Amino acid sequence: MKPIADSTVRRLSIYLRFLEERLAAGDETISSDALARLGGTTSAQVRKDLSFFGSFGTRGLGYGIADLAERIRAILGLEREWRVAIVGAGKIGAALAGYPGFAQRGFHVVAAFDADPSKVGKRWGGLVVRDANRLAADLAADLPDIAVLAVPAEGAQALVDVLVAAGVRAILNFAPTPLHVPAGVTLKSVNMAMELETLSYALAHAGAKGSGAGQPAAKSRSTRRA
Amino acid sequence: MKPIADSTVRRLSIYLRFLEERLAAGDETISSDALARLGGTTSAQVRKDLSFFGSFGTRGLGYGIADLAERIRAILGLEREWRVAIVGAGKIGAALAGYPGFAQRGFHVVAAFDADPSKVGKRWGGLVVRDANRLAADLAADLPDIAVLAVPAEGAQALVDVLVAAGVRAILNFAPTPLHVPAGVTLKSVNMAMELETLSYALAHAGAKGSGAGQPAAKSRSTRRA
DNA sequence: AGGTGTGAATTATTTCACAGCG
DNA sequence: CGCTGTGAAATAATTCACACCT
Repeated sequence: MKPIADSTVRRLSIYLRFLEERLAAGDETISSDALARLGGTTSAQVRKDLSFFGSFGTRGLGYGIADLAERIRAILGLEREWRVAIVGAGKIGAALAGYPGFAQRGFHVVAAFDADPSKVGKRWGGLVVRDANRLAADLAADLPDIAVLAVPAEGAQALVDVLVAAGVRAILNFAPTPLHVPAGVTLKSVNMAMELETLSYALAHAGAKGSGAGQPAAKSRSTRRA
Repeated sequence: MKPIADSTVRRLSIYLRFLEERLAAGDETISSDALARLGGTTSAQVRKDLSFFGSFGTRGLGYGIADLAERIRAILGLEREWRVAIVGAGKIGAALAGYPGFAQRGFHVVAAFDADPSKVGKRWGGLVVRDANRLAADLAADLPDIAVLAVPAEGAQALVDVLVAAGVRAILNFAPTPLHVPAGVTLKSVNMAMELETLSYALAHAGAKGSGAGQPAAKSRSTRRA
């Protein structure tokens, strides 16, 4: 596999969600058009996305839902469980640890760390918050596949460096700062303040937008994702 | 202003964060190259992004930090306060309500709602969680600029419809489902499970080209959103 | 020299449109 | 027929490269 766009992978994730939904509803097959409508894209986009990985449909019929879901799960690497460590046991870390969407998809939270002594030792469901000072040692003993970083911006890069040195290959970052990782490590960042700022931008520029030019409705304002 | 890409707006948000940091550090000016390095892009990208809105720099010198920050704040609509209502008082809603990054940028949480009677009436810092059944009425009495939706996927679209009918023009969605809004309403979705799935994809395909690059955040591996 | 602003070139992503198969 | 799979065309986003200012 060589050059799959990030946007394509994100859409596969959306398709999978809908396939599971339709499967639960008892449907057997689905067309690219139906899938597109559910996911907020176009049928051509759906077919193109899938075509990067193979031919999973039947002409004239559509896609077998169970089969396609299985294929996408394989593509996304969701057939196995991934072990996740959460670094930062504040509110965001706690919310993530309890997020049902993670467990549903096979992401298993196996450890939590925090530098704040008042948080260390607290129980979180089945696990105990550990001291972030021990991060390197604990990771060495038991390396997770993925680390979720939910700490303030200030110490974030230093923690990333520790994670990377320990051998973590994938990091999901919630700290509001750009971070740097070496090649071979995948970093994905989510910044909620930035999302709000794009809304602020849209609100501030409302009205200047599509009035005059009669914008194509499909394109207009809504950003769908999932 | 017509056709500014979403990616450009997101980067402005990043630049702003660094400008404020450098300003606090006492710097007066900064070059597109330095800003790019901090933000994980290229200098050409920085200049291009800014050029959509005007010429803010001085040739041979760079950008005045205070001035550029002010310009970007104006572009993003951050000169005023935005009133935010949080719908869904679960862990994610609570984490968002307390997120310092929101208040820092002028996003003021003015109300919280939940349908669960056991949550209604709880105090959250200064505010009290209200009954989601009264959402329409309460919004009619006091309309926020932005709604943050932190509820399960199931009821999400119905709530969006209520929000839109009440006149909310911008929604930040954390429910793991695509939502539809009419033209004129801006919807932005964040899906944390999906972010983890792109990491899963990267891990599953590690070794093949495209797993590691890390540094030019905008490009190869790391996606900055924050 | 040093660094911005920007058209032109390049690269990435989406959409079209249609051949081909069940 | 209906609907997939996919090259080719169209758009969008990024990078180049250089004229031009200080």
